[in-house]
Amino acid sequence: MLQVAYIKEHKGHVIERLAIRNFANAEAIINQVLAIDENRRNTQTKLDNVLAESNKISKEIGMLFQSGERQKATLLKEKTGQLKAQSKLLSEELATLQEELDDLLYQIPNIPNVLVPAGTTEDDNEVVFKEGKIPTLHKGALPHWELAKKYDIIDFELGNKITGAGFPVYKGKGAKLQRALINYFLDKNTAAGYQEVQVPHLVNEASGFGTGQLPDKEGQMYHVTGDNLYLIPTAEVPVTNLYRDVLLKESDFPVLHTGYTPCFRREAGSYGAHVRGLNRLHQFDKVEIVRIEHPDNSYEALDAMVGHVKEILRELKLPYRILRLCGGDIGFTSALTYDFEVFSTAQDRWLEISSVSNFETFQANRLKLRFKNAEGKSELAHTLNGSSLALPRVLAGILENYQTENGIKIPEVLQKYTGFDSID
RNA sequence: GGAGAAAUGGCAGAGUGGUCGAAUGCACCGGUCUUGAAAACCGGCGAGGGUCACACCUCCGGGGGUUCGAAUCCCUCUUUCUCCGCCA
Repeated sequence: MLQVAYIKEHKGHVIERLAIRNFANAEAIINQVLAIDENRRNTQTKLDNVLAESNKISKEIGMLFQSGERQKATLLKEKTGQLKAQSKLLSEELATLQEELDDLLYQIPNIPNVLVPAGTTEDDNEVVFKEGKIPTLHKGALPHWELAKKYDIIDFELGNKITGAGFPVYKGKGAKLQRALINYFLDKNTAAGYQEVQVPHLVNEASGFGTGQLPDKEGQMYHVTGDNLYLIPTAEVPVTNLYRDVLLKESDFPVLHTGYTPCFRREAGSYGAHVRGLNRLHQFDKVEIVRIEHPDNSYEALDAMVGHVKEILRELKLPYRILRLCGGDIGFTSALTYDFEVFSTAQDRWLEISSVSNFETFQANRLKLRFKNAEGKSELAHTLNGSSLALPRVLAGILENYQTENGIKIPEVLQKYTGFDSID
């Protein structure tokens, strides 16, 4: 959520930048925000004055009672009725205005960073980096869902029986390989200074609100109605919310966390080859990195996160590329996002395996995540997060790129985690 | 799940209807003293709104109510603790 004060001071810039996102009616909404905010402040001032007056009278009554002048006090009491009615009216008005203001602010996405390219679809994303050799596969190489069946390491049918489509069952070396990846990722992240955390997989409304999934995107989350909780779509939600309503000291920066969680996504509406196998699931595992940074350092931090994910993919020897998401594809809450895609050789397409973003103060504003700056004033911190990494597609990438006629090789860095060097 | 107790500033902890945004201690920041440090002493020290700055307003777990006036009384929700039950 953007700050009204910021919108007020940088109105032109905000409208101009939001155009990059093809955000309709930006100017109209911004004007409306500013108008309501002014109204809100005026109403607040009026209310404050009424309250000040009645506070004053109350104190006088108190003093009169203490000095035994009961009659005078009773007289004064009568004066307060009108003030009460006024303050009730004004505070109702204020609450309505605040609600209207919030409703508008929830609709406004984050302001894209200057690096964000214009564009409308994923085709307009900018490829900023590419690395790794795309292997030449043997004749008759298979897509991962066929390999999964051939070597009996992932069972999609069983998952259908137990739950439904999009909930695979990993078996034997498939399960081991996945666990190995989780441990490897966590170890890499920990070595890079990210403190490991284990967090709840169900969150309350306030948490969903803090990171921006609520109020508008509840459709992407599974809702446990009996207890009004949501299954997390990503570890970002519980991990970032660890810092909801927190006032940090400058010396607390940087805050670095990593966590492994399953992720649950409803993702209605997709079908076909693009959702085959592990390409898109309702439940998948992911290791996440989260940072909370001083505003001056957040872009440096973003680069560091990108560098970190690069290193992991390099070690896994997977061909990948990095995209800078365009205005039409970048997430609602993000100011700048880099997507990592691994090349799925057997499917001949790129699969998104990581998304690294700087949210600047957009989440912090909702989270009330602040720090005391050098002048001793409270200032919103910057939040960032990234996947390092999303498991299923990394798994798909490994299965497909490492397949041979005699089986699937295990990337060297993983062998000490799996305890085997091939699946056959 | 049942019964009882509790929730106050970074922490501990007073405050049960009136100049209480809140005593006191610790922590923290600044100063005096000291070669330096510690100790001692002096001063400062919650958050949000509002203002050029003041004033002023709001906040004592959340929400609602009683009252001229609520940290204090009432209702409700949440959380924590103790006892019982159940359980990995």
